Amino acid sequence: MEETATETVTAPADLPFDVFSKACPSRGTLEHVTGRWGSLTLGALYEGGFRFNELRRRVDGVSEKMLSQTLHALERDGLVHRDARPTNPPRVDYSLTPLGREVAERLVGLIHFMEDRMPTVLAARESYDTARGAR
Amino acid sequence: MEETATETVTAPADLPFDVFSKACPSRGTLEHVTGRWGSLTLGALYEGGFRFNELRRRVDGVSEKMLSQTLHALERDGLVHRDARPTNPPRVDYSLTPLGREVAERLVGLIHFMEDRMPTVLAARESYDTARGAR
DNA sequence: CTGTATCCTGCCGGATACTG
DNA sequence: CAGTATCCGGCAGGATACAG
Repeated sequence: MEETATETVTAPADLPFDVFSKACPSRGTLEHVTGRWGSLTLGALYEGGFRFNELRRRVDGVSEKMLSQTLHALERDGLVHRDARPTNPPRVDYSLTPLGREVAERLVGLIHFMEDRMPTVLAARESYDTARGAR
Repeated sequence: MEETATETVTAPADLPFDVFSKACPSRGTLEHVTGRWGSLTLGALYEGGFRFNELRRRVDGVSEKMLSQTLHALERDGLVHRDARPTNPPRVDYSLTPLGREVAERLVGLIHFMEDRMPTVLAARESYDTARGAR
């Protein structure tokens, strides 16, 4: 059932996908992954499985609509697995696919790095603002 | 502009910055970095220094306005260095700061990974679409 | 609880014109 | 070349209601 990423080492020579070209489908996927809610959703799911409303609470500020949309896009791209149980009340669990986990791992690394360097960023901003705002 | 949140929000660990809280300034910076044009701009600059219009050509599809905006945001966050020479004709070079380089490195890793796995993603999409669209 | 459907507004972002 | 200023259309995305 879990027909997952089978370690396809396809096309290491020439790059058929170039995200810098606006016509390339990889750009769309990159935007799903790095988008405003996509990155946070993947980051949250890296911590474990979540139900819909748990995810909503974890990703502070996301609306039902956008969370639903985001999850669908990520599921379609094969990054998120959706497990719906036909119980009453309904229960749906979201988790990462193996591919999704690899992506999320990189994302989480970036997120932690940014969080860690925020003091530097904030200092840069202040410096920038005083230099610009003063004249 | 977003205001600095002095309010301490629930952090999972002892980290002062939690991107999952909507009030945290780290979320704004993450969005600059991972945003539609931010990620591609940092990715391009990872290859070396660029002038404004070189960058415009490299990042296919970006408008003058958005490139300008993106560069300003990244410069303000201390990720991009802007070197303007008062020559005639004017020449402005953009490059990464050390911090920007570290961020871009992770971003480029993610981008390459996504490009590499696009066949898997495309297959997942097709599978998803046939399952959903067929009924 | 887990979502879709609908409406509506703000702002993202493209086009154009202008400046130095 | 390297930008800013302005206009404005489209759509991202929030609020609400409702369905299963």
